[in-house]
Amino acid sequence: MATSTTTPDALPRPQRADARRNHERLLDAARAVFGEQGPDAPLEEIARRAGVGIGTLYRHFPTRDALITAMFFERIEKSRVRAEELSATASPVDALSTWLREQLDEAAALRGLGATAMNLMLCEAEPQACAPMREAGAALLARAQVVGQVRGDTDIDDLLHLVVGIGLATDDATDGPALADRLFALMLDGVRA
Amino acid sequence: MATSTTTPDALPRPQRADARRNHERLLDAARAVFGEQGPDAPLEEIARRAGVGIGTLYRHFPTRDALITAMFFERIEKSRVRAEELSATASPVDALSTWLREQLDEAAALRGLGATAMNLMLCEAEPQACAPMREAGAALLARAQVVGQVRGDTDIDDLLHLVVGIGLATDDATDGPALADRLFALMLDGVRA
DNA sequence: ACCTGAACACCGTTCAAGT
DNA sequence: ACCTGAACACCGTTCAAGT
Repeated sequence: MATSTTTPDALPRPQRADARRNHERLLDAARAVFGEQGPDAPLEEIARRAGVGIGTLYRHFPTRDALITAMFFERIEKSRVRAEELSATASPVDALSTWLREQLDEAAALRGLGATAMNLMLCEAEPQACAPMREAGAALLARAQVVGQVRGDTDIDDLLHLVVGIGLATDDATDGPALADRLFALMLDGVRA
Repeated sequence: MATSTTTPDALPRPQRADARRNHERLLDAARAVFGEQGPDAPLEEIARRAGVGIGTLYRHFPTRDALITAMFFERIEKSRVRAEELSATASPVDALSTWLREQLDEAAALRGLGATAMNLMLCEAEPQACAPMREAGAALLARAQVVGQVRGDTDIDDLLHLVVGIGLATDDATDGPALADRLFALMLDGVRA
């Protein structure tokens, strides 16, 4: 919508060119290392892989959560755009269920990032940063409610919590994906008007 | 049912009296410390509070998870007994939904124990130890399905996963309990025939 | 058979010195 | 303004010595 910065940022953007480059490198390294070793991976390993000193990592991201939060920001914009796409191309209830289903898959992909990432998805820790995604989802839900296909006494927070809950609970199940499918179907049955 | 040992035990029971006493003391201390400080509490603090050396803690419980698992064993027996009570005193669908609701509350209480405890509740890590609870729940579900009040294409694993998922996702929500209530109601709607 | 705690290793975090 | 890495602190884990 706006022509200004599209990425909300909790931390101030670095000023100097080398600092900005380090910022990016740290995020890339974090993605790689968290992906390989899980959310408790040594921060030193991330700094090493980014080719900077550990002190630099701390300067850019004062906590482990700050680093994970920053990684999450891109996802938000992607989700918002996707919701608008679906809104234009699919029926109200299909758009909503497809979008929710994709959020479930995203949650599974964030698996490695643990509780912090899940909380971000639920818009609790960083409400203003996460707002675009939340509002895009709320619009899809409202559309489905207006045509009477989804019950009116449910809000987008309910649905996102259920989606994240399904993602968390089926995470390390023996047959996680199939189980997640069944639970998601159950959820949709409960939500339909 | 059986008159033999009622507590399934992954570790061999200690032989000597002092060792058994230490075993109990460690469990008591673990409950206290985990309750106060969360699942990442220093194991040394638990040993200290139990009045034993850190080496003794490791001898009894070789991993943090082993300690949490042992704490969980009591809960299993409680859940089984409760299911039998409800089976005798409530209508099929009431018994099932009350039991599930209580499992949700238990999950919230296990909050402090993190992912390990949740997995135990889902009977994945220690299937044979968790079986009594699982089977008791399955019996309640079957009863409700026989009278046609709950859809037949759902099993107890689905329901326990949803319950745990709701517990996890509403854990640190601003208004966790109220949100959990709504999600639980949504789940029941999806499950009813 | 069981207990103890010192010893070692690893990682998080800070901060003085540098560019 | 930003970077570096040595230094410190904390905690997990093992194991030789003890009862």
